[in-house]
Amino acid sequence: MTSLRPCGAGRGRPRDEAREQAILDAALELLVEVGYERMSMVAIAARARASKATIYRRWTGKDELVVEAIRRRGVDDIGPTDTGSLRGDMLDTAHQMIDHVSRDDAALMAGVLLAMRKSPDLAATLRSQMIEAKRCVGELIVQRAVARGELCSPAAADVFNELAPAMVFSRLLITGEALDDAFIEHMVDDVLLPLMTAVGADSHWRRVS
Amino acid sequence: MTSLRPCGAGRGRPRDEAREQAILDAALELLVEVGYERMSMVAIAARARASKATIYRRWTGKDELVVEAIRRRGVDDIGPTDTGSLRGDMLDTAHQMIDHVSRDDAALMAGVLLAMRKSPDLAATLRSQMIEAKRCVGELIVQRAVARGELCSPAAADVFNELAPAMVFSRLLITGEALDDAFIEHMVDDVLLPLMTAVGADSHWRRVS
DNA sequence: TCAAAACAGTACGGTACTGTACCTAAAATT
DNA sequence: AATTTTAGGTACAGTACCGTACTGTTTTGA
Repeated sequence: MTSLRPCGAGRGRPRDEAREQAILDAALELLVEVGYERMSMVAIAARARASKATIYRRWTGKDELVVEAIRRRGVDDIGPTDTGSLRGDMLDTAHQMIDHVSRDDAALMAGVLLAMRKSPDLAATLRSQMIEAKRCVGELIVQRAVARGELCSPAAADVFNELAPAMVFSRLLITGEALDDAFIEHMVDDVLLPLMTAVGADSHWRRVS
Repeated sequence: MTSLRPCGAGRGRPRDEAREQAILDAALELLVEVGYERMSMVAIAARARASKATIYRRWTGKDELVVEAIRRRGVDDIGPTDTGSLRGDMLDTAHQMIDHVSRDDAALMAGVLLAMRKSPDLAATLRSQMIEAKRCVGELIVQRAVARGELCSPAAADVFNELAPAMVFSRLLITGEALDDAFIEHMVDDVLLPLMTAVGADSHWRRVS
């Protein structure tokens, strides 16, 4: 998918992999800083100390470049530390989510949300990177809690995976409220824990997942 | 705030209020369709059947025009019908929220989310229009439920006002999942009702509100 | 040694938008 | 009637960007 490699067996000077990475890095930085629309190819080239020709030799345009930049960004691996309790694990995970999300993803999301509405390719890549890749986190936390003997609703992992990102993104993108400790405790104690440790009323969780 | 009115007492031809409204309408339509960045003044003028001069006579630039367009858009008044039960009221309200939100607000949000990060003026206007204006809805629903004798946590209104928009926007903007009946029932039965009818664990709700 | 490809740099035409400046017509006040 | 301001329409310079096409220069394989 790195695209546009000529079929030739490698006659002349080979492509410099470092240039490719520099361009992708520059694209990602600019995407975060100014957003998809305002990001220009000249700016990417300048930041990567590359020429436009070097960019267009690899990708056909901005869309393709951005998709690959996001795709290769690598998943933000959140490794929730085992704190000894479900509540502690969730507080820790929430902290990690927020630390990571505020650094990059918020601006990135805002920058490409509009582009997502036009380019399904970009939307799919971004969603897979940011959402699905994080689904394992909820499962891990719940698994530990069950092993510990803490009471957990069978849909507890789904509760976490659906509500935690929703609440964080809502604050971050929409209301603009602070993502401080008070919010994290509020989220964990008033929303997540009550739902995850409840026994009944989880009829739809499996269906909707 | 309609701006730029000349101080003169009304000597020559008066401004046509209808032109102003046409321009604001056109701006809002285009904002929804193509987003803030891609929306051009020429396009606004063309759609409003106005000349650019007529626009620049009233507003200094795109920013000011968009802020006023959103400000004057009027609040989307959701009037939750009294269905006889808290659950029914919430299902109905959620339906109304989604009907209204998918028509305009999602694209509008996506269109201006990035601009919000640059223009605090725009951000404040938009937030006040879309979020704070809807806060009375939760209060009304809970008020009715209490009057009916249905058990409600003291923070029930806050639960509704925080979680319902967060879950809807998350689906709409981030995950892109369907906002169908299954989702609404899931939200009401698995999240909102359990939290709103619970008795304890609402320590933070008042603080954070 | 020589051809081939990649490289940074740059120039180019084409396109699109911005904000201003005009034009003529229309609508109001004095 | 004369004046003033709005109105739609259009032309204009200035700017920015895109994607291509050219410079030499460098790095490889044949």
